[in-house]
Amino acid sequence: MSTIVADGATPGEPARLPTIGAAPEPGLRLRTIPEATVARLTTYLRVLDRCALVGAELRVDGTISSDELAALVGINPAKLRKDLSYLGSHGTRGVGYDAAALRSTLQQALGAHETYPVAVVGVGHLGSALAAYPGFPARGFPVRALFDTDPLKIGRPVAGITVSDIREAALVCRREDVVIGVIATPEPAAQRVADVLVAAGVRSILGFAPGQLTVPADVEVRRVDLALELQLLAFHEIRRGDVAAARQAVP
Amino acid sequence: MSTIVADGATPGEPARLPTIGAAPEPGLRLRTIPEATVARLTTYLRVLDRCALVGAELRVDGTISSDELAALVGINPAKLRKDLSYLGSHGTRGVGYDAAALRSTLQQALGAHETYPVAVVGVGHLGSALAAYPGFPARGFPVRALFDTDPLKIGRPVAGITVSDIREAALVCRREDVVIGVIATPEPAAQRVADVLVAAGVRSILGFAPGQLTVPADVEVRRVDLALELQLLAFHEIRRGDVAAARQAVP
DNA sequence: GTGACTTTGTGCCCGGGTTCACAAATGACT
DNA sequence: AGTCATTTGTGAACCCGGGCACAAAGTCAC
Ligand SMILES: NC(=O)c1ccc[n+]([C@@H]2O[C@H](COP(=O)([O-])OP(=O)(O)OC[C@H]3O[C@@H](n4cnc5c(N)ncnc54)[C@H](O)[C@@H]3O)[C@@H](O)[C@H]2O)c1
Ligand SMILES: NC(=O)c1ccc[n+]([C@@H]2O[C@H](COP(=O)([O-])OP(=O)(O)OC[C@H]3O[C@@H](n4cnc5c(N)ncnc54)[C@H](O)[C@@H]3O)[C@@H](O)[C@H]2O)c1
Repeated sequence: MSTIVADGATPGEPARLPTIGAAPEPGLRLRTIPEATVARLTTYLRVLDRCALVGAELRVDGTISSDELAALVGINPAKLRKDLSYLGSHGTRGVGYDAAALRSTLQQALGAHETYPVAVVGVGHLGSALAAYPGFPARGFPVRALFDTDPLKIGRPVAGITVSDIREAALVCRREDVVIGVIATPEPAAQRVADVLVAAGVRSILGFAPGQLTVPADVEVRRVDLALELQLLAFHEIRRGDVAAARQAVP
Repeated sequence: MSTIVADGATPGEPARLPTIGAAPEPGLRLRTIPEATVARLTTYLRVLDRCALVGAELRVDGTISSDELAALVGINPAKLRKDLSYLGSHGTRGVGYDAAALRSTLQQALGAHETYPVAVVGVGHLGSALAAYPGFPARGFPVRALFDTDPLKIGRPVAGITVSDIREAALVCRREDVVIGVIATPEPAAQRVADVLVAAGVRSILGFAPGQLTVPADVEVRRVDLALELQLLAFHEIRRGDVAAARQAVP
């Protein structure tokens, strides 16, 4: 089985959602939407959701122009139109987009009408916070299973969900239709947990532990490295200092 | 005052660490390191740290080749060399890099020898987890201040730090030399908190609340949007399903 | 010292993402 | 009906990061 290593890249990954398998298979042509575009599409949908909820911010006839929507999400209007064009033409020239129709299109394209059951492994500080976060189920990601190895935690309820033994992962994941696995264990356990999740049929993993994860090629891994985020901010801080020093040195 | 909007981009941001100010200022030439490179540099440093700690995995003469280091971090050797070349030439052709010297160079370049005091605003589920995370101080990011508006939390210790009233942010941040602010409040409060942090002199912000933040141009904002990460995984799941369906439909 | 081997540093190309700018389409107004 | 203002959709140029491949440079063996 060929394996890939989850690249530790948080920003600037080239990934363009290639056909999952190896060869591009000449016969079937799935439209390939850049990952950056997918990310923005979700923000468009969120803004439209909020508009629909509040009722404000869109015209009486229920349309919204690319300029208006772009301003709301803080983005270039041309980029927005190009993003939307990946889904086909759904706007009316001279008018704009029908907000309700656009919302529906985005929901369809992003699969926002479905739910994706999530399992969180490692019910520590971070795992508990994730389990209790209401924003996940609100967006279609209900946490349906919690796993740990700590006997003191197994069997106890956290955020309304009983913590299961990690050894029952395969059983519980299949029973709860878990589609996405979140790894919130200490780093040394992360690889083992990933293996367990993969064996349980989970093919999408979100990892919080630093370090690499090696998984089969058909498993998608995303990593969130908070210490790295701070490091990048710190680097900016240094640069800023350098700039200030240089400014002062060369008047 | 010119303001910028923190782009909601998690992946694929073009950001190339431009000179912070407006004009590139012809006189002073700061070497511009791509953000993606900075991110990888930190992982190189981590791996070197671990090697130095364990003592293993590097040769007896204390050198390591780009191929070896690249394999350890799971990355293309050429990319690694190019990354390192941004810091100047520090390797010896025919031999490799002196591990200790490289580590020192990376520490210097990334400012890893300094500490960057952090303040966390919003001591809820997520904020408490962040405050208790030992990985932050271990990497030079001690959490020195916690802020909240909840009277039940103010004055109480969390992870050894007494929670302060957000109204004392300016005072406490200056006293504790806070350089980085982390926003872990509900979304509606995020913008106000950002304003408070900026007023307190914080110019680097890590935000967990969805939605945009508007800040002055000299303030650096990074956003972590966990729901977006799940959404991107879900999109892959859809694509996978589509591929499978298409495969089945076109035999 | 010389030759063979190893490894770095980097020029070059490629593919993807962002942006501009404009033609096409549509509705409103006369 | 015709004209004009408005807005979409997209071709094309530009920029940036990734990866290949090779010359330069240095080491080691003899
Ligand atoms: N807490 C944070 O704010 C934070 C920030 C950045 C990164 N992280 C990363 O997130 C991960 C979790 O952090 P945390 O602070 O929640 O840690 P934690 O120590 O509070 O919790 C870890 C949990 O994982 C469980 N666990 C250990 N091995 C396991 C295994 N093999 N299978 C299942 N469960 C197992 C432990 O019993 C514990 O409940 C770590 O890798 C950490 O580096 C956390
Ligand atoms: N918990 C998670 O796993 C998770 C996941 C993704 C995103 N987030 C985001 O992180 C943020 C925090 O999430 P949480 O689960 O910790 O929320 P929470 O409700 O548990 O905690 C929020 C805390 O912020 C405090 N607060 C409210 N207004 C404030 C203000 N103006 N100034 C200072 N403090 C204030 C509250 O008193 C509370 O203690 C939210 O924006 C949420 O969307 C959280």
